[in-house]
Amino acid sequence: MADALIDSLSRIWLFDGLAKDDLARLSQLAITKVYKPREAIVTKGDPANEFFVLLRGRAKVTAQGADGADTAINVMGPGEVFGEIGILDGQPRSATVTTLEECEMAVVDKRAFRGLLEASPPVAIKLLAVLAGRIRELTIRVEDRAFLDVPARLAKLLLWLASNHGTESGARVRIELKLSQQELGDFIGATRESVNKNLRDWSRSGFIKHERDYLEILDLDALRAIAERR
Amino acid sequence: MADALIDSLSRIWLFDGLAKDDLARLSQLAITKVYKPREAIVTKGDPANEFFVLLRGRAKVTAQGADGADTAINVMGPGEVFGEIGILDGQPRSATVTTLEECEMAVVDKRAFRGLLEASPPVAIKLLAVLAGRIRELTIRVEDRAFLDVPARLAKLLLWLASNHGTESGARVRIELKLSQQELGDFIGATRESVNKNLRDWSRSGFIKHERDYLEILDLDALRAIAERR
DNA sequence: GCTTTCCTATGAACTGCTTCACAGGCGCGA
DNA sequence: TCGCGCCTGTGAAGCAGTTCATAGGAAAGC
Repeated sequence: MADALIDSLSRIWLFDGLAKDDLARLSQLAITKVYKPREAIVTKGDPANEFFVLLRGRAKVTAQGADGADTAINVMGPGEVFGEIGILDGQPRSATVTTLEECEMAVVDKRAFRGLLEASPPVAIKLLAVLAGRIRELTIRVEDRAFLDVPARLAKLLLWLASNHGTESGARVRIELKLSQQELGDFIGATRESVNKNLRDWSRSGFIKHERDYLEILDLDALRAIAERR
Repeated sequence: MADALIDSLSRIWLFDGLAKDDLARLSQLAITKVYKPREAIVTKGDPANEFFVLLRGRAKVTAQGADGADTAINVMGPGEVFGEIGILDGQPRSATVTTLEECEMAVVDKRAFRGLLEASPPVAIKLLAVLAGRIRELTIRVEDRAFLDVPARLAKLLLWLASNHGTESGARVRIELKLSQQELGDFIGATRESVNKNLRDWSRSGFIKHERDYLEILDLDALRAIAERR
């Protein structure tokens, strides 16, 4: 149903200023696809031929090193876009994107996307702002790796996950995380064991409550204090 | 002399496709400024009102943490541009830029720059590619912090400096570095002492030769091996 | 149902890097 | 030309976090 797609796309901030006609044209060039949980959408090193709009579900961005170890870069939710880097500079994909749960995407062909950018300065300018935001986040990430110790980085990650992908229920924030402790470690550059140790400590202190498939933050301020420290 | 500025700007890749007229208009909106060595051009946190084109000299990009410690992000040379992030997303400057030597810059006002982006899709698209490149570099930097130990990161930094800011003289590459060991450490997230120790070791092994104000790489392959390791 | 595999859990041993402490040299301003 | 600040140089000690080893439980495949 193309109309549903137009509707979805119109709600994406990137396409906000777009005229009805342009939107219709774009939606004809895009196809929607549903991906299973834990499915790789794009893989680092592959040629970059599509641009993606995440319509439903969550996905993580990672970049694996030589020996198979991962660094995680981001967790994206509905409304976010990805795949633009490789298209913009013509290089292979700079990172791998994997679904965390079932996801629905709008997939736009490389040429259609470039055409859109050329035809619509507002979209190009908005995309510039999106990239600027990515650069800011990455810069902070580099800083954090330098300045913060593992507990601080982990606390910061949990707070970020809470505010971006968590659901508030009273004073507590619940993170329905589909991320293993290993994956949390990948985000902050720490081992599985270190993550485990800190989560355990914080559980004992009553700051958080974590079960196999979710994590609740009971004391936001305590975590904030840890994240700020040093 | 406006003509000289037009000439300079036309050689900047970002403005490559620009028509003669547009270039002339841009050069009227820009002013050139000369900065002394070690002068701060923009400071993290300040409002972002200008966009810069580095015409001559080298400058470093840093982001200082709470306690005054620095993380270094990049060293830029002639032809590179900066200051776009804050202008694109309207946020304060995301990093500090400091000259390493005397620098000449073309300074473009925020509004003029935004006007240029709106009027000229090719420039916007090229700027997108520039930002894509920045994202790639930052991603790699985050990875390196996670996977590589200090010697590997330092070796990689030296190789990067050599290829981007070094001068070949026979088999050796000379880096006329205006960077202290402390600043090298800031780049790779290591202490001054660690940098010193590794440089000393490599000097003894004959991989490099370093004096107060320059550094020569004698054995590129040896450094490459160290950078690749782990 | 049973087995394999992945994830969590936990502690002991190890270590790369930092922190600390101290020295000496170069350059620049008074 | 003297002194002070900034940079390099070097070793000892401490520690945060990794590596290694080992176990148990949950989920998933056969």
